[in-house]
Amino acid sequence: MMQDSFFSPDQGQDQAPHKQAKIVPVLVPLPSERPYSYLVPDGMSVQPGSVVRVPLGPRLVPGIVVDGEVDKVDPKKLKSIAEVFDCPLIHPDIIKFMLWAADYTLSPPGMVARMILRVPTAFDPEPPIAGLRYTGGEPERLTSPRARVLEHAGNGLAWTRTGLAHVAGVSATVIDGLKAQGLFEDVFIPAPPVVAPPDTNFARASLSEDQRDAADRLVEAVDAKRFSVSLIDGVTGSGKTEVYFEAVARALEQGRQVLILLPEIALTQQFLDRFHDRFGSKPAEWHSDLAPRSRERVWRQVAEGTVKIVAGARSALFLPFQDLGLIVVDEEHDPAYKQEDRVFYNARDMAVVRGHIGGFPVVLASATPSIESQVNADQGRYTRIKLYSRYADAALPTLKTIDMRRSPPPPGRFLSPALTEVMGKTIERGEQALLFLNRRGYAPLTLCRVCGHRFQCPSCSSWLVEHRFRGQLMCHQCGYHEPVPEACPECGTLDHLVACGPGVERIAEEAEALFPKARIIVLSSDMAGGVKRLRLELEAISKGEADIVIGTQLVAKGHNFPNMTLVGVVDADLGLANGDPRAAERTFQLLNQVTGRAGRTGKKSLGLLQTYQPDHPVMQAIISGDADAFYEREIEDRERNSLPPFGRLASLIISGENRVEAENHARALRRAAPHSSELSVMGPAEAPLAFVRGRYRYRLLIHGSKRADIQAYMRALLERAPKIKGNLRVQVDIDPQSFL
DNA sequence: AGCACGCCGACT
DNA sequence: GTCGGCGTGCTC
Repeated sequence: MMQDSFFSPDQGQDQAPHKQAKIVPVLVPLPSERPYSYLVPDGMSVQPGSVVRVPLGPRLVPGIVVDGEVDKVDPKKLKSIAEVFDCPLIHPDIIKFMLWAADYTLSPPGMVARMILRVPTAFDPEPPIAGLRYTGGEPERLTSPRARVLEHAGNGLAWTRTGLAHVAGVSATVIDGLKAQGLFEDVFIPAPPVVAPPDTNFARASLSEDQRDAADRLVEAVDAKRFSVSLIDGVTGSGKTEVYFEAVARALEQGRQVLILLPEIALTQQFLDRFHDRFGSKPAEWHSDLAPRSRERVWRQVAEGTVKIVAGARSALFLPFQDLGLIVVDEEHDPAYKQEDRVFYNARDMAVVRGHIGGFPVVLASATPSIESQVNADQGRYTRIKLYSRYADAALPTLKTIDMRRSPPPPGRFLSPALTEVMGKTIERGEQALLFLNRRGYAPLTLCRVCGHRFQCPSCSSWLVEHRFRGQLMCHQCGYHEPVPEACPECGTLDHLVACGPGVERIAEEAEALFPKARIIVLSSDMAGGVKRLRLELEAISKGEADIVIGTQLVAKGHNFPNMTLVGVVDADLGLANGDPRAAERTFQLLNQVTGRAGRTGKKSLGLLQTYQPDHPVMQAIISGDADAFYEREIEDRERNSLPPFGRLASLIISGENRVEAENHARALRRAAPHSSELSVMGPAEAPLAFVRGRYRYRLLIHGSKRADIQAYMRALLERAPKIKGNLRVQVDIDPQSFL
């Protein structure tokens, strides 16, 4: 009984003239494998889940009190907890989840705790606002400003001084005068909720039969109040959102909290509007772009249980819910659910685990499910719910390939006449066309016509991409850039540099030449003005303020353009050629999503794919609308090659300050790798080099069949090569279901 | 992950 | 002579 770490102040019946000092384990935001031990001062009461402030080195940091044994630490080192925050306890399920996630991702638990605690000042209650309330009585002289004040405040509700002055159209001194006469009293207005509570009956959706069945099954899952995973698989526009909203409504009716996960870019005004249309209020938002103030309030109110519904990016998974009853993962196949820094995790898989720990249902939704989820559904671990028809007036666009060998663009151009002809007609009708090309900049390769010199990045050897708008040659791997030179650095010839291949800027140039009167918008992630500007541009397009939109993959997600009746994919083959085992799957998902941007209004719409391989299974699956054969093939392929979810378990991400250092680390890692017939580590030469957050890194693959093997292997590796420890991360790349 | 301590180059 | 670069090492 004593060894368990539930500590509270002595309740009198405690014996002890010299009672033992209480020590508790506290997880602090630090990459340590174990919690640190802290003294609990007299009179302080903490228990597992308490959020505390503790001294750590020279600073004070937040921490979470956890369960379990404390380490034996040199008593001289022990410090006392500085403060217990006036904050609800972190739910035991979340602590369990945190420890599970740390173990699964092979990250220090403190780093997972850090993700939960990454809200600097939300741990104390939001201070109430000073306000005034009318207490009755008449002013000495009822002037017209005074009358106007009483008109507003007469009902006895609390007002802020400035707020009341503003609505009454008087200066604040008028209110001071009335207060001096004793007509107002000071009150404290509690901090307002960050969002209004949802009304599950606000606008019950009218669903098709198909949708009704699907919704009923999800509602059943919610009613069962136990863990389950449902995979809703339905074509773009089949109304998946309306269907899972019914499950959301039921969980809310049960009084429980709900989390809807979305890929960051899909968290648009449009999603929030749809939610509002159904529930009469907005969900609380959670994403990296959130203002710090709102962030704190959302965190706090989620912890208090007052916020019932959160729509958030992957990090919302680590919010301190009190009574979570449902998670929906929309666009579950989206690679943006993978976090690839600090703690490496896939939010979709973690959501499944969170549901398992919390004993509640998880809903995965996608028009193009991941192979992993398909296999889980095939094998009966997930329930598959299929939506076949497109909803209401939304018709699927007609999809066709343009065979670039038979209908080639003019020399030096990239748009086939077969595409530009339709573009012209579309614009003439006053409708919008979208050109999709997943390549930023003007041209992916620049070379000298005279000597053949190719511009290459000095630090990572990938081609430099010309950005004509900025006048720079840029490396998309590492961020290196230089001005576009006038002369070839190799042979010195002037004005003979030639751009090879298209990027969105070059396509925009071509479209401008073809349609000089059209209003053209280029959208790519490197656009000046950042996410805010991007959101504004997307809104503008929805309102019809552009004729032609040219964009990289960020146009594929989340946003619906009601007047978009043509989608042209400039290079549908792009992405099929690289060595990524998921290339076909990704291309299929991306093309599906981008062509789905057309035809949301019932107008006749068209998707055209420029390709040199019209017979490729991906193209066939897209234009026939029949994905089953494609999935079957991909699943067989995965199984044959022992790829996830059948085989390969993990990638090691090894990094360094520069390319040479990253390479050295990778080699050291390989040397240290224990011999094992079950497992092998790829060498740096076979691995792609990437530049992320200021560091170069290789992704090395470990092949194997059992997770326990991987873990033992990793531990052995780290013991043998302690020097590389800080540069090594593991991405576990398999569905968690088999480990639950 | 922070942050301090600590030891070598260009400046008020 | 100091300010400041970031290398190393520690935090209950």
